Formats: sequence, structure tokens, C-alpha cells
Amino acid sequence: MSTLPAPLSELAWRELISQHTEGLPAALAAGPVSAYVGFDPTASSLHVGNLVPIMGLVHLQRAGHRPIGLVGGATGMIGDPSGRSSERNLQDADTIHANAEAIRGQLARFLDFDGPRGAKLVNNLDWLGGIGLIEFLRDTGKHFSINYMMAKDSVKSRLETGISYTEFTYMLMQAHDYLELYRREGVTLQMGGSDQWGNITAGLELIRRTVGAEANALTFPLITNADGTKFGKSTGGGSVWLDAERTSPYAFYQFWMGADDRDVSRYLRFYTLLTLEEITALDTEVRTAPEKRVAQRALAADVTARVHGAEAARVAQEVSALLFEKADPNSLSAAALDALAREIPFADYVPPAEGAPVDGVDVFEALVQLGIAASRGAAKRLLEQGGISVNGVKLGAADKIVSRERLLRGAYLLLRKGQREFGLLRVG
RNA sequence: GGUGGGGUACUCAAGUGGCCAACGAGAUCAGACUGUAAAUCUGACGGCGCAAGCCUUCGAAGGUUCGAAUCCUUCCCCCACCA
Repeated sequence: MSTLPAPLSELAWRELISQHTEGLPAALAAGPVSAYVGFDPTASSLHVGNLVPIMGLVHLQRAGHRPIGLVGGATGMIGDPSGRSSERNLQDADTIHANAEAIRGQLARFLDFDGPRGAKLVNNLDWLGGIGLIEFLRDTGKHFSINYMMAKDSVKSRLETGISYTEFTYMLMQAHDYLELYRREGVTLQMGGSDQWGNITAGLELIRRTVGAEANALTFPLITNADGTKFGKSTGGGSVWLDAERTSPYAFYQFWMGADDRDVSRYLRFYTLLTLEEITALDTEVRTAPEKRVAQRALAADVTARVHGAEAARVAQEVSALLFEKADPNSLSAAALDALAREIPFADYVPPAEGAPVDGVDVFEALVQLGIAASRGAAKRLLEQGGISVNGVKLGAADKIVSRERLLRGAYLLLRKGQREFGLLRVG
């Protein structure tokens, strides 16, 4: 392991390497290398599933190499068949353009843009956008046989269910990107998820045939959860986004806090820059005092700080402590409630329009307004099952109205669904 | 182009005239137990509704019937074999 050049040794102990080309260690040992990772602008934000490739770029830069983030403004218009069982729906150009810009901004937060090894962000629309079909077919298409393309897993796995000519061509565009970056920026390494191996090696092939140079590839493993579920889903089912508007820093922090004991050590390796010694110490904590969740706290604090900043991470920690460790919500200060309102689902209570006016808060209405329940019917089922608490006290099936005396600071109600979903209601 | 099989709820998958909002499994949500973990057990699980009930769903559109996811017609899509 000590013979591997940086950052391979680092990536190796973190178990972040799925496979790489034979020549990669020598290339990295020979001097600074420029490497790129591509991101598809399929949404207006990156999500936690993109963190591994991002950290790949971070490790690369820390090891003295030069990272380049590529946003697929052009390839995003086509759709990568890799890892997909069915054809994608095409998104319109305006959406993709807006997404590409948003993702660019997010990537910028992780990298250092100063100095000779400063990072660079590019968009392949800049060179692919202006290419004509004939030019593309003559310069790029001519170098690939159909046989070669059909042998790729991304294509082979789709032969039965069908793949459009459009998606079939995707790998050529990605190969073209690699060649373009080789020429423009001297890029000799492309990294990506393990499902990208086929696309990346197509690029190696193109570079070899057109300029006769050897470039390299490295892929990251697919991240899995110990319980077999897909990594990156929040409680509630949605993706965990890096955009604070889509996933609040508090919810983001909670996502990591909830990591399974069996996963937390791997996640510390994947998603933080903590050293092997620090992680080993945390492993011991998990073994000896799992209930303290020291490792989960370290993971959540570290990743939240990198994505949302130190201040947001601190607030998320405070809010979590408030919600999960403070026994009595009645002791919350007005300032604390204000802070809470910005971090967890919040709503100004609106009494139901119909029915007899009551002196108090209609629990079903409150749950619906906070987005905790989808409908009054769903809210009722939750209440009947004992899944709702107000100010830390569980409600019974008959507690459909909460009296005004229970308002915190005369104006707030802290509602909780299950163990960990909260909402704050302000009653005027 | 021919022949055969198939398209059911988030996913897989039963159901071949009324007992069907539709068996079962998974996923999801909640409860118990816990440590904001896992495993296990229990309940919920198309939508709306405090309830009665109403509305929408079984690829699409028509039709037969008191009544259809189930029968008929046309159309769309998928799979297998043949050409």
C-alpha cells in the first residue's frame, strides 16, 4: 500500500477504488496530473449520491493534482444509458442549461481554485454544442466499431428492452469529451462511478487512436446501505440534496445522524477527510458505546460543514440537540423557537374554514399545514396509531383539539410524528 | 410479416362476470422493544372524509350486461419463437 502514489494510497484505505487502469500509479507518481469527473445536469441540484466523485476530486487536489469538474450541458441533452434499465425522458434545453449552472455553483464549494493546481469547471456544451453531425461522425464515430459499442455493458443490458440510437451514441460523446479535455487541459485521468467504466474506456480508446497517447481511468464503488436499501434516501423517501432549499441543513445533518452502525465507519471513510487514526478511534466508540452515536455525530457534523458551511452545521447540531435531547419543550426560549422555525417545517396556523369554530388548534389541520400528513384522513390514521406528539407529549386517539393553554410562549406548538419528524406551528 | 404469450396499485405478483379498492410479497409510514441503530412483533397502506359514504384505478377507446379487472371489437406497447 505504501508503494502507491497519492492520492491512490488514500483512496485505497478509504475503499474508494473500484478499478483503475494499469498505468495510473506510474502516471500519478510521475508528476501532477489533471483529472476530470463529469456530472449530469438532470436536476437543479446534486445529491448525496454525487458526493463520492466529488470527494474523489477533493482527494486528488489535496494530493497535488489538478481537478476539473465537467457539467454535462450537452451530454445531459442525450441521456446516459449506463446503469439504467429504460430510456430516459429528454429534458428541454432551458431546464438543462439552468441545471448545469446550478450544479456548477455547487461544485465550486468543494474545490480550491487558486494556484497552479487550481480547480477548473467546464461545460461540454461549450465544445459539443457547436459540432455538426457530419463532423462528429467523421472525427469521432469513425474510430468506433459497432461491435465495440455493443459489447459495453451499458448497451448490452439494454438490447432486450430496447435502446434508442440517441442513447447508444452517448458513449461517443463522453469519449469525445475526454479527448477534448486532453487537448485543451492536458487531462490524462477520468474518474467516475463504477457504471462509468465503459464510457471512460471508450475515451481512452479514442485518445489512443487519434493522438496515440495513453490516458487513464479510475472508478469508484457503488455505495450501498447495510440493510440493503438504496443509499441516499431520506426518511420520507426523497433524495437527500445538497441544495439547502431542497434539503434543509438540519434534515441533511439528520440524514447522516441516522446512519446504521454497520455503515458509519465506511461513510466516515467515504465522505469525510478524517484520518485513518481518527476513524479507527470512532470505530472503537461504535463498538463499545454505540448508544452515544459518537461516530454518527462526527460524520454528520463533518459532512454538513463541508456542504453547508460551519455555521449551518453548528445550527443543525443545536437544533438536533434541542429536539432530541431536551426533555421539556416548554423551556425553549423565544430565540430558540425562532431558530427552530427556520430549520424544521414551519407554518402559520390557519383554522379550518368549515365546521364549528373551536377554541384551540385542530390537530389534523395542523399536521396537513405542516406537510407532516398528506391529508386529514392520513392525519387521523397517524393520531389513531399513537404517532403524534405535541410539545413532547403523546396524543391519544381522541385528542383532536389542542387547547391554547399548551402553546409554547403563548404562540407555538411543536408537533412530532413518529420518532424523528418534527414541525413547528405558530398560532396567531 | 406470421404464430403464441403478456400489459393489474410505488415495485413484484394473484385474480378470468357480482363475495374486488382488488390475494400475497417487498417498499413505505406508525406502534411496541431500543440507542435518533439493527433485528423482531403489531397495525396502516388508491384519493377525499372525524363518520356514513363519495370519487378514481386493473395498457387506450368503444361495446355486451342489471352488473366487467374479468366477455366482445378496434387500437397502442412489450416478450418469445418463426420468417
